[in-house]
Amino acid sequence: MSFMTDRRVDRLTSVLRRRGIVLPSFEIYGGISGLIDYGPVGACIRRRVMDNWVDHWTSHGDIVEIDSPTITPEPVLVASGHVGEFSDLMVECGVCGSAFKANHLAEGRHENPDSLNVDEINAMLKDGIECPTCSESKWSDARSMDLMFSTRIGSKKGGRVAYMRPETAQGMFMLYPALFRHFKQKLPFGAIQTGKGYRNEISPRQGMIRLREFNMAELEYFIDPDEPPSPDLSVWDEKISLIADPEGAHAGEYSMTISEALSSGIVRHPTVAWFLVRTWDFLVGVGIDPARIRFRQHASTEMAHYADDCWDCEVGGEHGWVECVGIANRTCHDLLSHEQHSGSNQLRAWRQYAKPHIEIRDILSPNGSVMGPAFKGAAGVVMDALKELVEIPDSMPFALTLADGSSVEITDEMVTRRSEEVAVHGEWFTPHVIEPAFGIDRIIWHILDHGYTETEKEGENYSIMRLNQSVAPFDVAILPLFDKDGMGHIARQIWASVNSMPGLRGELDANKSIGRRYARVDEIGIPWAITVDHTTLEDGSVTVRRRDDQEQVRASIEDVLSKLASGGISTLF
RNA sequence: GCGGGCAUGGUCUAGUGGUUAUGACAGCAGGUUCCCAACCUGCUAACCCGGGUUCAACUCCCGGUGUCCGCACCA
Repeated sequence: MSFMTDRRVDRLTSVLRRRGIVLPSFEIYGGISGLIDYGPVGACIRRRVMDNWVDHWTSHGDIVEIDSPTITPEPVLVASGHVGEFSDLMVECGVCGSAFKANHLAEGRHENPDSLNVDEINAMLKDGIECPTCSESKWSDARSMDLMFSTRIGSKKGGRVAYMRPETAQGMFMLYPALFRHFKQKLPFGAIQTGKGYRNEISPRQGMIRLREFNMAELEYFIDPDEPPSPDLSVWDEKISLIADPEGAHAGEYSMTISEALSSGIVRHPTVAWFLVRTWDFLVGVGIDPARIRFRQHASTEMAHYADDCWDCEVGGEHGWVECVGIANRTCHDLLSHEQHSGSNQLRAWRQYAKPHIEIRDILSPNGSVMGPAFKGAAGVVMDALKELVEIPDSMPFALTLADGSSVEITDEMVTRRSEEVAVHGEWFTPHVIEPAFGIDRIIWHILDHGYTETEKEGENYSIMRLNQSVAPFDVAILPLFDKDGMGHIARQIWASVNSMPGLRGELDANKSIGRRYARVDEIGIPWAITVDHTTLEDGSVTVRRRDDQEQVRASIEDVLSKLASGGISTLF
């Protein structure tokens, strides 16, 4: 049995391997650290967690699902900041072992430390930079962090550099123009994407917690920062654990409702508050223990390069408190950066004023018959520059700066000064983005961790995986008490009926004693078991067994099937 | 990435320079039982990979990989 090792986490891991839930990848070739497989049972659980997640967000109505490539050309990740952030050179102190980013050490000694290459960094380190920790100066050679998997698109020589995406978020930003059109050019709206992300971790540990290839599920919610959506939070009356920014005005731990958290100023942004509580809803809905969920606000010093405000949702389990969801206000950082790097003008939204702003503008209207002959071919450029002119000079002539930086002299005869009344109906702006990013594998780990229950049964160790039906690998097990006298036949008919119901899956097990089969289905978390016995042959009734307390009731096959279909099976008890 | 421990059927493990390589549980077939891992019979199934030492290596040595513990890292 699996109760021989003395740590619960080892026994749980053993169950996961033995029952085909989560296993190390490529094991027959020795395995690769940081890569896992979901086996036949685990893949069902993963699929259902993903489906729950997609349904959770798309049910809002203003959030849609998209799907984009995992291979991402380099310029996208330059604009997002990943290439700069990820290409840092690391060095270690040979005396005390502390590790530093090389460009941080070089600050103050070089105008642009980020531009240094490996050799320059190494030379500079030998030149007497001291370790901030121990003040010695014996450095290891600098080496690149290389946290993204790089590849090439196209032939080796002519190909373009690309990386496996480190997050799915960039796909949503790339699709912003299409989303903006889809939503009739009105904020707020959101897009979700689930899929694989890749980080070439230096030293993955802790099984499913730090992976090199992992399942992500991210939502980008685009809002007008001047009118952030503020849903009514009063309908959530659960108390939520919060750990506020240790450097902020509210430093400390709290247990309060989300509306209290917002009104007290601990949560700073109404839309972020809403995502915190909706994240809480999701996690509880897939079976995470509410008592082991907490939200921790990032201190300004640990915020990601793009984030203006950030909360981690941490879940407690065998590996301590683990960040399972990051909720960040990314502001306009990504869209603005992509606009600058790509030159696209489609990454904005239109803010319609309630009333048009009437502006009286002094303008200089060009006098073509004078300017044409004066500037000849350049006349068009000059007139464009005149149109862009914001500060109208008081006196003539004046020097007008053109788009290319040169300037020309504008004389009184070339223009007519007049006042113009302009109705401005709105303005273009770059939307802000609130991003909840879910680590699905970490969440699945905690679902399994929280569900795994070790009990005793008649003096023997017994384990039950208490999964919510919404994430259980099968909804119901169908067990003929014996596979003879027609019981097996009836069981197979029930099995087929269950499997024909949308969204429902049954598992048939006719092997070995009934007690052993109950144990098997308890171990992988199947919430219900239907047993076909001798009485079934007489009156068409079966027993229904509830996993979590092993209670049993008797009901007709028709009744059980219809209650399974309607989701009301628990009303039998 | 550094230091240390570990690596034997599906799982947990015993053990040895020459063995038919333990045992338990799980699994399979049959019997038995007739609602909670019962019992009987039989069966399937393992020494992480690559070098070296040796007449002979699962065992000793070196390297790799994986895993665990500490340190570091984790945008």
